[in-house]
Amino acid sequence: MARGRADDPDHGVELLWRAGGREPRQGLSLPRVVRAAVELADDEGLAGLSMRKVADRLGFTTMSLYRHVPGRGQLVDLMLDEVLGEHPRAPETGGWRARLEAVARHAWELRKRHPWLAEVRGSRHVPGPNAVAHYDYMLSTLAGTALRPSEVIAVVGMVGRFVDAEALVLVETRREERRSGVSEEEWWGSRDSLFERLDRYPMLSHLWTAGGWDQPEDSFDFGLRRLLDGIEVLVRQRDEIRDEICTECGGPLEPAPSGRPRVYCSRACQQRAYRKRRKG
Amino acid sequence: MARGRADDPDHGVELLWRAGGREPRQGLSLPRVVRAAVELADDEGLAGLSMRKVADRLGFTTMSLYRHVPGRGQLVDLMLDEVLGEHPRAPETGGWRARLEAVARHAWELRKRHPWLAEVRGSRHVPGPNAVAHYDYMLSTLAGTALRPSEVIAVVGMVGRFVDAEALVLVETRREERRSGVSEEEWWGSRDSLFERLDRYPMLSHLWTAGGWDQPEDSFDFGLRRLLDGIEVLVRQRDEIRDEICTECGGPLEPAPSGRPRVYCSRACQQRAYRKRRKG
DNA sequence: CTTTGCTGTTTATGCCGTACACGGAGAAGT
DNA sequence: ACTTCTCCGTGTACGGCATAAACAGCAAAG
Repeated sequence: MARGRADDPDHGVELLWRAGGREPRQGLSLPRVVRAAVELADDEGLAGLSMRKVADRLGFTTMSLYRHVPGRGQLVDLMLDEVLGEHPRAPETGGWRARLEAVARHAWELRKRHPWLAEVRGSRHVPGPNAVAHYDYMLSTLAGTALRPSEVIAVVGMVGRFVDAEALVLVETRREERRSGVSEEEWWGSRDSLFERLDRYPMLSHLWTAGGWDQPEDSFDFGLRRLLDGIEVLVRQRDEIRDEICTECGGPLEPAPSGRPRVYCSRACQQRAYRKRRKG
Repeated sequence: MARGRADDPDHGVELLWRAGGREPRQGLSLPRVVRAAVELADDEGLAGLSMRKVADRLGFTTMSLYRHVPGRGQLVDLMLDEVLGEHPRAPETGGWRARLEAVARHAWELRKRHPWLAEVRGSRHVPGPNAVAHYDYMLSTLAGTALRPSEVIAVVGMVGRFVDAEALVLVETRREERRSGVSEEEWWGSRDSLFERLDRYPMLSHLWTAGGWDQPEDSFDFGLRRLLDGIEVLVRQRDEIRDEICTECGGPLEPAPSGRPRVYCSRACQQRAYRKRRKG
């Protein structure tokens, strides 16, 4: 009976997670197909990634690939995990902000090296070992904060989507510049018939004459700073709340109006903590 | 000689900006093609938008469309401007934050109505009147702040990319759910062969047992709040700087160590301002 | 010596965008 | 009235895509 492998995600899990098998001296093999596909996508983008061209690069026929990979979709999953292995491990030192920023910048570098990464779409990509390790590491940057679990997840997701969104506009402008031979600036500069009509828009005209487009902000740096600032607001907020919690019972604690800050919410908790200290 | 209209952006400008022409009683017309294309993309997504299917919807042959639209790319430009006309005008009242939030939420609603909006790629889409009006309005929400022109532009770009990124994951999960008939939750829940391997990842396991995935944050609400918080940090910072600028000459002004805050950087500026006041 | 399983190939189907040549109808020029 | 031109819709064709299905060569296992 037909295995229906192309529609079976569990087969994808197996391909992704099986330890690196033996590579035959000659002929095709899964790692070779994946590496060729990564090279091709690096050159031509995800849209330029076709089974034909991967096969051509390897010197085999198109259909030969299907002996090793269930289909194009799963091939992309495998490529993802392949390049995610390049992610450098950021240092464990520094506060959450420095570490989160470092991991975002690493992700940014990776997407410059493999522009197609940001073009991958879909919500059901089976993660491989490298993807999971990287995700776990991103989550761990926020381990020291008082953020709630769901908030840690949301923050990491948000940072990831930010990097992808920025990378996407970068890769698109680059590709169009390469394809057409005309730089973005030149192209928009040639749209006289468009600019003629923009005088009637007040804020646009104002910012234009004020030189807002002459020296634009670096989109990634600017955005990353705002993003981290926004996250920091939340982290500080949660830290304050943590400080307003009884060290012993975790219950609410009303802050002392002045002087030495309270740590216990009641004499009872204070006593319980004392007994624990003496015992252990 | 060939007109090469498909490659001529200026022809696109003309199509987008020309006032609504007469609609023939029968037969094709540009607005009819665009409307049919929007409907189709609403139903099937941008990937499902093909010239053949648009033509079928209208009861004409595929090639008939090319008499009115240069090609698929320009058709998408026209569709963009068509639906951007639906953008409601947020109220002019309230601070920059309320207005920017309102416009972001409107954009979010629009992307729920037309999910393909977030799927549009490319850096060289000629904007039509509706697109420009909307962009101008977004920029104007920050008019009251002390942000520099380039910062206003960067902030608006960032918010736009945020909304698109969030919309993109939403539309992708929805589409896969519809296509496969399996909900996202079910699908991931069935990946036992994957979850088996995730025990070795400390932060992942910790957040899992802590219930971080049981009640996830609303991705859009959470992200929008962080984003606005981050922008607010910058706005406050700039407002402080504005207060440290001479009202008369705009030059730097060292703040008074105590008492009534200075407004002029020197006696000379104070006197110039006085003379201006007296004159009229 | 046959059977089985793995690997690579060939052929074919059904999508896609769009270039190109054509046909008919109405307007404009003579 | 007759030609010419322009606009609009059609039919055919090309090259690209993913992949289903049948087939061929070879090696190990029975």
